[in-house]
Amino acid sequence: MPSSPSGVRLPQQRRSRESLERLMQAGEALLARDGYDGLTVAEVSRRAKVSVGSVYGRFESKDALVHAIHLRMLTRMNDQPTLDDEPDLEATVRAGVGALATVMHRERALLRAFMLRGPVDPKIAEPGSRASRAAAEAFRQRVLRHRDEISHRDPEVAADVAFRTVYDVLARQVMYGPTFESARAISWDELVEELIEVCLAYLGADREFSRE
Amino acid sequence: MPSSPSGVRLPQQRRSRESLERLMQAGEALLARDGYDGLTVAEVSRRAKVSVGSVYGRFESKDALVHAIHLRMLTRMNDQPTLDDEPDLEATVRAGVGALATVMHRERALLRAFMLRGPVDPKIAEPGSRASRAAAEAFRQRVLRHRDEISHRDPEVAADVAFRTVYDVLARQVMYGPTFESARAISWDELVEELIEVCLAYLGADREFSRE
Amino acid sequence: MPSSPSGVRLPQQRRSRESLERLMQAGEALLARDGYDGLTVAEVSRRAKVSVGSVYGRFESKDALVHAIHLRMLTRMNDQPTLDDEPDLEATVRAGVGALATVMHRERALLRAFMLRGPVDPKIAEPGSRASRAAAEAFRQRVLRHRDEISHRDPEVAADVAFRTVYDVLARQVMYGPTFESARAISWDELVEELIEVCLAYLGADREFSRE
Amino acid sequence: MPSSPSGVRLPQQRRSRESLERLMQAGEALLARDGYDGLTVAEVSRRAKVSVGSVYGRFESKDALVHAIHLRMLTRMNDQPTLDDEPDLEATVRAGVGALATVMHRERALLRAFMLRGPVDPKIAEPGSRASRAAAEAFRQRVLRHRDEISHRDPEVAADVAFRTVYDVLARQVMYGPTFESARAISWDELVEELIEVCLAYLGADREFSRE
DNA sequence: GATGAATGAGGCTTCATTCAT
DNA sequence: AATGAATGAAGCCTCATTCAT
Repeated sequence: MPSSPSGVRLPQQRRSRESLERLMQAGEALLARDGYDGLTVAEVSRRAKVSVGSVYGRFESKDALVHAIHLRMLTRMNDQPTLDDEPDLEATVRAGVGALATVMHRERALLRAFMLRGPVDPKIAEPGSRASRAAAEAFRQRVLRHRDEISHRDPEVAADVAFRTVYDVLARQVMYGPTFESARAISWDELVEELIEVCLAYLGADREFSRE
Repeated sequence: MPSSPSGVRLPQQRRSRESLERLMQAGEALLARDGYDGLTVAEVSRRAKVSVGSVYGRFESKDALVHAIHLRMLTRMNDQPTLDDEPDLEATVRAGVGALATVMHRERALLRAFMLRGPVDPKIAEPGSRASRAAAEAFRQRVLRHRDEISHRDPEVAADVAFRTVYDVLARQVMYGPTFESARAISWDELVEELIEVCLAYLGADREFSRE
Repeated sequence: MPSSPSGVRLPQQRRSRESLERLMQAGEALLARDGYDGLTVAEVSRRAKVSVGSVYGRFESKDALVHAIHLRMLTRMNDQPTLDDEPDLEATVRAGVGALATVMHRERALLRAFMLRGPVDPKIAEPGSRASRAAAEAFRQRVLRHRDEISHRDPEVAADVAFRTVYDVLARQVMYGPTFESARAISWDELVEELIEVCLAYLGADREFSRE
Repeated sequence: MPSSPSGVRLPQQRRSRESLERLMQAGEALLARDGYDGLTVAEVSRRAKVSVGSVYGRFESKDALVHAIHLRMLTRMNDQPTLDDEPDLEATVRAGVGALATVMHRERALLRAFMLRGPVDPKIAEPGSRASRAAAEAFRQRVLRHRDEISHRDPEVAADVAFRTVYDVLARQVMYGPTFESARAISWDELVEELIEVCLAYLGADREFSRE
């Protein structure tokens, strides 16, 4: 009866793996549509066509299921080819922001549920934070390879704030949609483009030529 | 029994007004400390020394109470002297960001609860959004008065994105604290300062002199 | 909202007191008939004609209800006139054993449930033990007033063992009935009479005359 | 599938016998430590390294397993050399009480679980009672061989009550430990000695010489 | 036969809302 | 109007037993 510290019991047999998969799918669907409170064990069990008891055969608790879905999402989000080294700051920022945006957009429905749950459940907040910090660190390092293009007084701070800015704006979009804080509609892609602009301007790249 | 569309029944007597005030205070305290799920009608009634029945005499439902508290917070946040016209873009941005930051910081505990609730409850999201949009519009207008200092290709877009950036980063801090997305600690004031920097750089102010 | 450390919320109003009484009665009936496991909150609520929620309005938990019933039973058992001083050892033993037997017999149905629950629930065991120890001490003191009639080498030990013997045999009868350990039927009264005999003989009273 | 009325399916193969043995051991350990409610089929199966399905291959139900363990314990308790005839009443009582005490003390952990279960489950109570009655009868017969030493008005009753007394006091110790009904600590051996004393005094042996 | 995943009835508890006083 | 007791739907979880492999 293998029981990992994460509260998930790993299945041995094919049928098991399939119903485990159905459970996680059903859980994801409910989380994406109705958020944490919308995921009830009874409803997951119904949708996955798996008895309540079986849910508890797989997961120690409702929260263990939620955490498992969370970790799987984080894994998916991390599961992308490492970026090549980029020739200059602009390319670096463009690649970094683009990658982050793509991933967050893809997972936006689930991400939303977890971002709302994080402040209540440390078991959600912690790995989420860790993943984000790792991304922040990676971004910082790549950006600082072009330190000579940065005119900000403190490049370390600038790289950090630049990442936060991008992350926070995208996260906010994910949670509240595009017209919450401002009535002016802005598409996801457009926003991403502007965030790149924001970063570059802030970091201090000399890009007069690209303006008009 | 008079019942406004907002779900609040307006009190006539002094005693009534006082107990309504106590209810809102108690509700605020609970929301600030424990979030939406931590506010139970029983606990509010206990703290406010008002019977459960009377809570329902004042408010149609638990949510009506929460909405009333929300509106009051929004009112408080809006209740600040209109900014004078500022001489240049930097002063404008500085004043705008500063004002927003001050207000959000002051109300951070409550704000957090409502920001987490908004995505679930449209009755929270809508007035919150409206207030934010008003702030966005005000910021835009003030900034665009110095349109000549803006080098961004599309000043309208730039002003909007600048506002979003500031708002979203601050909102995220309020919700998750300073070290969620990046391990590097950054103080609120420092962050505000950098956000001003971000805006100015992005809008395109020619501020080479202030850098080194 | 008064909540005593015992987990009972004391009622203020008449209707409340009545339904609290119905709850305890229903609980007693279930405990007496079906033991601890037979008392379910749903069934108590049904019998007492009180909603499930109301049960929890009175008692913190199912166990708090059980503990309240227990304490009430202990109180009832203790609620008897203090014995007068008796002229000799025989009268003392007779009075003490008789009183204990009467009370245990009266409460036998409930007592049985609690005796079976004690080893599992310290909150039952502790007050039960305390009550029994008090009875033991009282018996000991009364008996030792006639120390000169005791021929046992150590009267303190003898008084203690005498009490245990009476208590344990009666308790066993209460729990298992009269024909568990021996097939020979023996009535409660007969048994009590013999227990008195046992005590007197063991303590060492010189009672040859009463034999044949 | 052969199924005896006792609910046990007798194993044919060696491997089967071994796993059945492991089941009973595991069950005993759980009963001894956690009582009836602490024995879950899942836990027994885990400890015995036998699948849940196989448990049901051997036993009709959880209770059938418990009953089998019970019967085995009773067998073990009975599995002692018949006592020789003793020369006098004192020796007889001493031998009888001693033997009973030894056996009960040896099995005290399991005995406790079954004694708590008996009042709920007749399938436990009945064989337990039968065993006890047999012991009572044996004790009675041996004691009555020394009827001339008994001064009690009715030796049959006296022998019966003496046995009950010993059995009940020891049983109570097994179930609740030495300090439940009286705060005065008394060791098992000391208690046994006193019980012998109690019996002899009650039966009426003329033992003045042994007192002081 | 053996395995262990699957089943689902049944237990406890919470809390927004209603209602008798 | 005010009080707070009463209501009951709904949620989580356990575990004896069954069943597909």
